[in-house]
Amino acid sequence: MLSQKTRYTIRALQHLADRYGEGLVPLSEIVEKQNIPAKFLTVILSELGREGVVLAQRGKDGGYALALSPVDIRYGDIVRIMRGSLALVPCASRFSHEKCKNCVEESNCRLRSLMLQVRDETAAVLDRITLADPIVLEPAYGAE
Amino acid sequence: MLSQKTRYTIRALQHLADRYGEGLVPLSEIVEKQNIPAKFLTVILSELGREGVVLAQRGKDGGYALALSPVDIRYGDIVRIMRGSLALVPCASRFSHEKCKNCVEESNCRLRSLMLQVRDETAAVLDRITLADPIVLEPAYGAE
DNA sequence: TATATTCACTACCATTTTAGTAGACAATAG
DNA sequence: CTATTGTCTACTAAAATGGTAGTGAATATA
Repeated sequence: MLSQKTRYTIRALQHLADRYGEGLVPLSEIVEKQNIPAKFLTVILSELGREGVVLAQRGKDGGYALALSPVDIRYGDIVRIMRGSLALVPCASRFSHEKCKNCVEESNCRLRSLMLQVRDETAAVLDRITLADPIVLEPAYGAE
Repeated sequence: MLSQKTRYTIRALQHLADRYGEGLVPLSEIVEKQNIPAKFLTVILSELGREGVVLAQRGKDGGYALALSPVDIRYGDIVRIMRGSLALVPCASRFSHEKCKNCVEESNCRLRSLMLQVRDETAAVLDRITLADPIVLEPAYGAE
């Protein structure tokens, strides 16, 4: 599962992408429209600032904006920044590989081989789509 | 990420699948070959017993065996049993849908639409492969 | 320059989840 | 009747999660 923090991050960045080119967006607007706890969002946006994904300006009329064009921010990148990896097990990460603890020899681990496939399919989706891409909305669960 | 418990579960079931048709496999064998803490594995296997995935016999020469043919146990099923869902967010589960907390309206949530795509790709991999299928091993990380 | 506004950063905290362990009990074979 | 092997409930330590508090720093404007 993605953590709540990662979910907030993605929704906040989507919001900033929608406002891209329109100047600075204050925290309060994102908080209201995206239903994210204000203090927590400052933590998130500061972190994204340090990562170079958003830029911020303090003071009156300050706020946030994307530091890159939405077309240059892939969903996969966002997840990697927040979670470290797209993979479901540490040993199946292609960018930040780690040994799983208490596992069998890696070259002999079928779980790993399988999870590499899952990772690659996940990457195929998340690295193909950027914050600039329109996303076709699915109907809500339970809708006719 | 999959929890350590889920990883142990999958490796234990793979082990039992390899021994399918060869009678009962004692806990100690799985513990040794799969490098899983013994007590923890009893917890896991008991749970799988209650789920109807393995059957067990106590006493001398007792042990565990798959309750179903390996061909009838998909990796997706295992993950669903242990984790509840294949999805990366609660609202993107197809079998055990739940609302995400502090989210926007579901019919308007682009994160959800995207994560449904990821879930479906994940399911395409994990529900296609069963414990009976051979898995092509990937070379270990760092191998030439 | 004083003040209100807005973001930055560190530290802290409560709760939940995770990864086990302990220990008593039940079944079975010999 | 005793060794062996699984069952089950309860417990625990450590880590991760989801925040909040509070202080400080930059900026616009009156």
